[in-house]
Amino acid sequence: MRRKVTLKQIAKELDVSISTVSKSLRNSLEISEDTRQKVQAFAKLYNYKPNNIALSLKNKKTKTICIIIPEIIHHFFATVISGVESIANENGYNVLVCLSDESFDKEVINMEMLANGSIDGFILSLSKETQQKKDFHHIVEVINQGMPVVMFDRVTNDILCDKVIIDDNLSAFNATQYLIDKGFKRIALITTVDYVSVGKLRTEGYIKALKNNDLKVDESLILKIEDTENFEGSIANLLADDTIDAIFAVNELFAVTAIKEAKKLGKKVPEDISIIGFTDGIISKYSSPSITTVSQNGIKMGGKAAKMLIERLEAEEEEEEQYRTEVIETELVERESTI
Amino acid sequence: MRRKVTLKQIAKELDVSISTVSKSLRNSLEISEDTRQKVQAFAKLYNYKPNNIALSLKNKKTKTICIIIPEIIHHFFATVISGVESIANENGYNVLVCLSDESFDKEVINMEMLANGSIDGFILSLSKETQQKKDFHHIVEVINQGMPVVMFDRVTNDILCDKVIIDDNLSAFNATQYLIDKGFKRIALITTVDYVSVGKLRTEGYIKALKNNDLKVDESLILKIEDTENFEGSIANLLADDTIDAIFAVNELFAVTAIKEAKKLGKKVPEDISIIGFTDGIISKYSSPSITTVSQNGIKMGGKAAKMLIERLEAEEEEEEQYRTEVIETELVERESTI
DNA sequence: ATGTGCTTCGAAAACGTTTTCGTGTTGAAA
DNA sequence: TTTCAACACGAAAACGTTTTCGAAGCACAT
Repeated sequence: MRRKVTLKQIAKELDVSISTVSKSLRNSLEISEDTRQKVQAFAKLYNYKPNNIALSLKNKKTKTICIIIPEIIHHFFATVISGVESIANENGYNVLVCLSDESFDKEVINMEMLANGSIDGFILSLSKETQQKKDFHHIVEVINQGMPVVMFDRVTNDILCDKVIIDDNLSAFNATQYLIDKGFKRIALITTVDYVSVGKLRTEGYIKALKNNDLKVDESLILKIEDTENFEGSIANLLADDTIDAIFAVNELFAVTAIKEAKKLGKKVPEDISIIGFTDGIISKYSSPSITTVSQNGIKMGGKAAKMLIERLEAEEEEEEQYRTEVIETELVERESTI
Repeated sequence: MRRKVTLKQIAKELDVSISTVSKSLRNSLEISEDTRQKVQAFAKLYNYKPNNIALSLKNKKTKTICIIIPEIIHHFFATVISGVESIANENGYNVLVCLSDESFDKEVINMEMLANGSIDGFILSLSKETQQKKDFHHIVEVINQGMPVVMFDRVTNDILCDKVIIDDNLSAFNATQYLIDKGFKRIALITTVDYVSVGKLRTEGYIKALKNNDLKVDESLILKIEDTENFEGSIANLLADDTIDAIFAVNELFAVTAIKEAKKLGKKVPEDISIIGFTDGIISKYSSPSITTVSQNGIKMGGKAAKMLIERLEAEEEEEEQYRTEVIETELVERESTI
């Protein structure tokens, strides 16, 4: 076993000073051709690599960014990580992944643990619990320390920072409009409870589309699902209403469950009922029928977030405090679950 | 904006030495009750937190482990990360996630970048390209430097280190036996090319089961899919053989595609043909019919890997070089795709 | 007055870098 | 011979900790 070699050891071995070794390796002109070559050869032989931690301490930069997400199992978040990773790597950054498990406490602990020099900046999507509590002190604190934060997807207006989002409202509006254009009149909505920011926005988009087309907003067609709930039953109940001819679901899971329950009730998708989902994940693609859905490009979103964070990190010392909010385009992917 | 406060600043402010501040905060008995309280109060007021990088440099420990996986989009790998994260957090470790994108070069770069003090140890699953090249010098080098490595799922016998795997051979054997027990005689196999270690093992398990039951191994029933290939057509071709009454697929994607192609050919699943997959991911659960599958518990796998790594990290300086290989139990989850 | 022991604190080293500044040596110009 | 660059290198500080060791101050016993 060969332990990592340091500048000091090389210096000792070659009987020169540490400074000389360091300068030689960095091709400083101060050092004679001779010693430079000697040092470089020796360093190469012993596979010298500078210690990153020492560099971080000296430079006060770790070249590491942290992304905090509620759940990694969700395909969407996995794609976001993928996007972040790719852009981060291109720019020489590493990515630390932390999971909040939708818990406020874990989010706080993670941020506090890492805000002490371990990383250069955060990319984060709020946990459900944090959104519910509306307590953002941990984030504000980090920002006040001068550490840049970029929020994505689940964001809040209560915090001033860079953000990357999709236009949930507009996307939901478009999806609903798509159904209306197909001639459907009794369009149901399966959504989350209102404290989930994106759920609320999508609900509003749905309502807006109905109103825009002079369709009545029938509360009995709107199903708001609590997170802890076992929702198959609720969806089955909703579907008992035979007048429903289309459904807009605010996520994949609701959409695919709606299909399953519809089948159980003997309804054919899309012949008897059309369904549109949200988030173009694996489920939508491989379910049968495959699901027409609003695609939010997680890779693009993560990439954008990473780029914004890195730009801020490398800007010449907090010049402008102009925070931006980038909106990533969504797209309606037509598949088999709609006529 | 309040920058982070350091020991030095506190010392200056209170007109004591840095040592005194440090000791006070660590409740050293050397310090009088008086000064201790004074320092602690001041530190609390200014929200002092020790700088992690400085600590890492001093302790030669970063309390960070790195997991390198081929793809984060794969549900299985996401669950493994989740398992790693949970155990790591419990033990005060952070998790750096690196993606190799199935590329040998990225795997090498990632390892070399981080082996210089940035992390304490690696958890990794080989990229396809690495498996194909059989070039493991980067891993051997890291191990020789004294940095512990735990491999999982895609492992190799060419490297001596701790490993966490499932018994791919046995699991495939059991899945095939399950089909045989149901009375199927013409069981097809959809697998990967042989250099993917787990694919090869699963293929062997399938063959073993057939032989064990005196069934002929018909090469025309074995479809080996190259990674780059657009495989829908190949699977459709295979399914043209009407004598096939069951299929064992070595992953979810192959299984769900088989179902789709079977449907296209007018075959009903499971009435006309039974299908078993591998890996209990989202697809298997939400496809219709849902897919009977061999479940490999990624969370357990990741947790075990993390535990092994941390144990080695915290063992009193490389005492025993006894490397272990842990086998995680698999389970056959019966769903709708088999009779 | 001297020695002993305890309390309380500070100086300094150490972790591994980079960089600024100083200094000794050389050779050539004056 | 003196002077002055140019060259080649080393010492030391800095990043923020922890920890070892030494020492000052004091009370008390001899």
